[in-house]
Amino acid sequence: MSTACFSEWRKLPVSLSELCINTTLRCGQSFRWQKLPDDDEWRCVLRGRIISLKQDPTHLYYRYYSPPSTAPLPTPPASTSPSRAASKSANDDSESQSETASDDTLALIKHYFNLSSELTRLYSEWSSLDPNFKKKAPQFTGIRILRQDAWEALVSFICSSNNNISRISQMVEKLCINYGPLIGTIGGRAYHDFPSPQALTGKDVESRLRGLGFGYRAKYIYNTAVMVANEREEGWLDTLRNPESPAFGMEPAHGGEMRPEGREGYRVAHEQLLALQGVGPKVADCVCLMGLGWGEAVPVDTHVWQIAQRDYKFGRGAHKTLNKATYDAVGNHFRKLWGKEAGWAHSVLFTADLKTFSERLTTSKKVKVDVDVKKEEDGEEDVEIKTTVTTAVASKRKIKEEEDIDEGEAKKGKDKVVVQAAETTHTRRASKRLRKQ
DNA sequence: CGTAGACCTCAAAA
DNA sequence: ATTTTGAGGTCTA
Repeated sequence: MSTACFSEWRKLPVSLSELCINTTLRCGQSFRWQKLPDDDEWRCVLRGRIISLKQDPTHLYYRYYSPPSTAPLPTPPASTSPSRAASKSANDDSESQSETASDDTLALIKHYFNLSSELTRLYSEWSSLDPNFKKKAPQFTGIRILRQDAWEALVSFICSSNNNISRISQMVEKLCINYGPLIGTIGGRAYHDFPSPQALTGKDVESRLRGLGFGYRAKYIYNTAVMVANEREEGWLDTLRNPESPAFGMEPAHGGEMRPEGREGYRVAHEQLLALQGVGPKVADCVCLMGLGWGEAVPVDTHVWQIAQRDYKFGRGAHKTLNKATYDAVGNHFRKLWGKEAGWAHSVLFTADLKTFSERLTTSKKVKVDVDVKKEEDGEEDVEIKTTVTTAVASKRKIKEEEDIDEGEAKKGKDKVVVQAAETTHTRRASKRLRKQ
């Protein structure tokens, strides 16, 4: 019954190397997407609208949910930037309204996934500039930086400090349920949008968040909400955006000249964010990259610091420890190496280092994988990894939400074998990093 | 100015 | 089964 309110699935031609939602939505950028247990459907509330996504090797499929009671076109409930709430003229034709919502949903998805930039071309540029990237990237294609709401990104990454992705997701969920507007209920599950800054300025917010398990971050969130809602102009966060990557519905403009430290607008945004409670350099860079569209922002967390030491010769001499100077040096190094979208490239290597995904790098020598070397037209040797579906699901073992449905790597040249959704049992202890290279 | 400790919680390791 | 560790940092002394 609940599906009666969903639109039909629409499709958009996208290859897995241009976008892999199974990786992009799980690599710690956004903490709100939910994968439905049954099929490979992902669901989230975006700008007041419940969106569902799924993907096959050639297309991204999307549909949106219209709450039965209210008007078909959901009114964006002022999640963050209530200013331009898309003042649609009141029309009575419901069919044209759903058409409008459908077009709008497509525009929303293109905006959210930054689909205007060619990821494949960026990957080959980064590969030509950096042997280490070239080595790691083939197993992690289709990883994009999302264009998230800036306020949501800010709060999410305040939650991320000294924390793990699983709990960050739980905390963000609690924020939405307790303080965000209810958008709809599907199959008994309530879908809320992310709360506005003013929704988190209540006197009891800190204590209540503590009660919900936020720990010391409760105060940061409350203080930051007060600062943004009461001590900044309306729409202040969006004024810090990269003009090339504007908020939904706005026209792009020039973003400034690139330098090793990043463009001027990025430096300004970073500095401004540091004034907020619970926002240090790393969180500020996360917000700049994923919430404000500054592609050169490189958040240096423990993972990236380890990568910098292991693969880029940091950790000695002047940059022995990760202090402020080293933090900047690491970012500058990657900006000089990868260029204006260094943060995008960083995200690929970061994901490769996540425990959830790192199996892909070592699994080739472990089990259940056919590796065959073939010549590509450009004369380079390329290792193709086919993950076979040796799932052995037989027993009663219930794989609880830890299953790892991998996309088959997009094949070119040869016929489109494309192992779709290869299932592996994913013995959790899978594989440690064996070699220090 | 740059550097140790404390800070909440929880699930995975030991 | 119970304790310890560590997880995408930041603030403060």
